[in-house]
Amino acid sequence: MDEAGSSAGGGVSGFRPGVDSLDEPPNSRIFLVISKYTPEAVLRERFSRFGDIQDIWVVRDKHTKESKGIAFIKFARSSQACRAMEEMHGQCLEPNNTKPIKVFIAQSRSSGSHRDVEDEELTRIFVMIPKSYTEEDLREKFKVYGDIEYCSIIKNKVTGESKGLGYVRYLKPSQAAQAIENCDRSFRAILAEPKNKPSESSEQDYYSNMRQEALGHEPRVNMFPFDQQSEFPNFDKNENRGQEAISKRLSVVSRVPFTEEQLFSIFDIVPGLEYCEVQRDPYSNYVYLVSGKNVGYAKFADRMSANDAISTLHGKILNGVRLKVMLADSPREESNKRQRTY
DNA sequence: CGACGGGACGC
DNA sequence: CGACGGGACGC
Repeated sequence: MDEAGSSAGGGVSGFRPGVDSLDEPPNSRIFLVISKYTPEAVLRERFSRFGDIQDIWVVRDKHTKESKGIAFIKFARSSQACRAMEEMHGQCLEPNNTKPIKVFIAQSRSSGSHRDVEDEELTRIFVMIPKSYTEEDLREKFKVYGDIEYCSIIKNKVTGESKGLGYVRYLKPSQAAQAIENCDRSFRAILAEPKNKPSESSEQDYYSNMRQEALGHEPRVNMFPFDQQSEFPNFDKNENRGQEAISKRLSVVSRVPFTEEQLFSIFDIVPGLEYCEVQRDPYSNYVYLVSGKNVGYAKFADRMSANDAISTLHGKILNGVRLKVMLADSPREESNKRQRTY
């Protein structure tokens, strides 16, 4: 990993080029939580298929040389690192080891932060476009790089005219990375800053507070809440600020009724599940009928886990029929279906 | 003379 | 819970 470091000259305040190049290009390094007994050779064997590995580093205790069960792998490209994360998070590396590994995009070394980088920060790109572009034009240009959740264009609020700037949200980090890597340079595509950006300097407190709110609240004992009919049909919109929020909720549709317990038992195998719920018929144990369908919801900690659940469970048989598992609250779901004629 | 560089979201 | 080595440096 030296080809990138030499030219940049290290403009950032007081950091040696060798250190900065660890994260060049941005988001090309992954952080892994693994078994203390997994050797580097196994990592190389399992991760080389995602791209050009520039460095593998198993972190060890300085004195005892024992692995601390964490590792970093540096890829040449961000899209390679993202694909490795998407494919390998939650997998087991060795047959005799039952603990699934964790894989995240590594925080840049100069950031000093150790919070997990979330999909929200990795799936939306910011582009410069001709003023004549509509959202549909933008979608057409960028759909070749992956599944688009939505497109938006910044417009003058009074005249409605485009300011020549747009956003594209993809379903997966690797898709946003591929768009940035491969789209025409005139788009000047970069990752978009999250909308409600923390002040970035004293971020430690901010994020730990957010995590408390997201995870805290005790283990969701209301896993099977039998008193929620009152809220029907307004499923709690907890964190859906319009279409800007990233969907972490899945909808599950079946021709045949299923219980919340059944829903939980099949979704529980996917790491990151926060809770399941069904829209319940107050007088039976089975789900409420909505437009002739039986509907449940499963909420995940992040989009990566939600995507895992889709690929693992969509089409799986429950009570003798195939389940349809898709993102819930996705405003694009309808038009997506229209465009793909099947 | 003659064409580069810029860039942030209605809570 | 789970976060940062090694190597060697041209002005």
